[in-house]
Amino acid sequence: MDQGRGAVQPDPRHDDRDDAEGAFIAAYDPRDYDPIAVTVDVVALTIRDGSLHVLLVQRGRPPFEGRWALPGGFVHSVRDEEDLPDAAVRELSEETSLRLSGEPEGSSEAGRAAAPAALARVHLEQLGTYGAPGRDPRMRVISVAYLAFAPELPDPEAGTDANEAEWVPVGSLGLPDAPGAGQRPGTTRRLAFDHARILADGLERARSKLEYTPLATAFCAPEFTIPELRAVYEAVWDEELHAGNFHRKVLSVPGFVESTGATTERGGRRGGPRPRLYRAGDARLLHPALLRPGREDEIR
Amino acid sequence: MDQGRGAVQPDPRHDDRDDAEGAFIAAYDPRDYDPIAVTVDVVALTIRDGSLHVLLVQRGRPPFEGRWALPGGFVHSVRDEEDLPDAAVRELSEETSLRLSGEPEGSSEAGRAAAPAALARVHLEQLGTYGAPGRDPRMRVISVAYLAFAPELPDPEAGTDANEAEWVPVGSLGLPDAPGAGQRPGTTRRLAFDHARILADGLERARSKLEYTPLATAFCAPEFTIPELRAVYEAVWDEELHAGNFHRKVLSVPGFVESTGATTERGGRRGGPRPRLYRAGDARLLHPALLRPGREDEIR
DNA sequence: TAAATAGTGTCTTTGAGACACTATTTC
DNA sequence: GAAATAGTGTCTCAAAGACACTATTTA
Repeated sequence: MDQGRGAVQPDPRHDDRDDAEGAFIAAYDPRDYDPIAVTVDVVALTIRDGSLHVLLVQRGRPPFEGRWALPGGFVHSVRDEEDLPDAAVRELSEETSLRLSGEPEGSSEAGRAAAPAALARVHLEQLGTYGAPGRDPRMRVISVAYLAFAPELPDPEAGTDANEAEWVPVGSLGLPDAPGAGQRPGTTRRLAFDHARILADGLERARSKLEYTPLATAFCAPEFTIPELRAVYEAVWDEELHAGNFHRKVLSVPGFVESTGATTERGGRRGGPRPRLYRAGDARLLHPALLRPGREDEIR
Repeated sequence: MDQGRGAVQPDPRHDDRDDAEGAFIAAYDPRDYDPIAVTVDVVALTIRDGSLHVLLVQRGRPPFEGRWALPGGFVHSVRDEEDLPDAAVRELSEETSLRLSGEPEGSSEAGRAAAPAALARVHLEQLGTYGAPGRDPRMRVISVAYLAFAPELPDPEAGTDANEAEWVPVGSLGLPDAPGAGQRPGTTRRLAFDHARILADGLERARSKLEYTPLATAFCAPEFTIPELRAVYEAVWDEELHAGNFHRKVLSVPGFVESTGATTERGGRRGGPRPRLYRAGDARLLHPALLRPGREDEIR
């Protein structure tokens, strides 16, 4: 352990430390720690046209100029000290025209954080940190990846450092374990850095989270129908679900959804009765969980 | 996104990048990224005397001198570029006398990694990253936390920067949601930095992992009995489990354990037949899972 | 011999999934 | 009217948990 070495910029906001802080300032040696660039990258997912999309930006600068990448960038620490989830929200709005007002609420700092904004209620949680030497050709960069679930949002506009920003169907990316994997690999848009791995990890996290949390509602409007919720599960899991059993199951899980008493104005575009409207309930975990069907093989 | 700025130390190991790498070197501006110190901290868990213990070190330097903390320290990036899991293993062995030879195997970089060494087979996985401004009074420090599951190990010796290193029962720490919470809070050993939060997150992760992965076997010797495995669950969950039902359940999950055909030499110290010996099976997920009993309340 | 424990049998309840069916809406 | 969909009823099978019971070992 060498967190005990050196002192620079003692932070006046820190109010839970021992005294005798001044003593070790003299012992500070900058070579004792290695400065490393820290970035955040965001896997932002949404449902469009019934399939799962991820927000990608086309890089406007080297390295990987012209290649597509996850939105992200360096964490600010000198000019303004920002928290990691704040940096993720900032990058998400900087890179695109998406405005995500409202501050993230986080119980556990490394855990989930939700941004219940006026316009967009986006769920944000930490995905993992990627720091292998060589993952950035320029220098040692450690990237803290965040995962965002968003309801359907407008088309993004490119940010300052990106040529373009776009919602891209994840099935078109030819990822190893992606829901829509298995199509012509020639069409594959190869992502910059190790972003294909980060995206794959984010997708697996999203699929898993839908099993035991009510986060599928984060992909929906504030009021939604059970069939809309089912479409979210089908898009993320890339599985067709039995409408009747899904309906009964959702209503049987305490706190998953609560009824508004209303129905939609119109039935489905190809017929059918008008479905009822629901809001997200107060459950934080689904009990019992909604398990993905047919995973007996992926277990070994 | 500003990962497109600047270039320093282009890494020759990186073989999957665009050409025209030279062009942007001239555009490098060190002020475009903010150097941040990166540390790793390890929540190392083991079972001793039937209860869950965590490895703590007593800090030998300010800040928080004399306080207990998770083992950890700065990631090396200048003198030798090390990967994050390597840094976690190094800190774990540096801080204590524990020798963890063998290199971590990791499928997903941000995911789990196991160190199947000769002496100690330790499971290592990334827990999360903690980077709030002010969490270290000296400077901006971002800590990547790792979670380790170890079988019973010898008492550690203190490392260079620590006064002491010790396996501490987690129940004695008075954590908000710890298994052994609820005892006199005056005895609480307050941890340095935000390590109480990191430890609490690690404990919750461990409890959850035991539900749907076979990682309880990582706390056991290579050959173990079902009652020993049950003791692991009882220690981590702080719940008494029904011996008969647990036994049948473990054997019914495909790939959880496999029989060695042998039994122990002696029965329990207070009587009973000699239990059979098992090895860890080849399952990576438990299906169906072993769910913690009585969690209906923690769901909202 | 008494007490403790390993391991199995059995019953009940819950839940998942297959299937059928009715009612409602759109084209 | 035809087709599609929302929502419910019902049946079967798997699994969790409660409880009982036997066999084996230690003190």
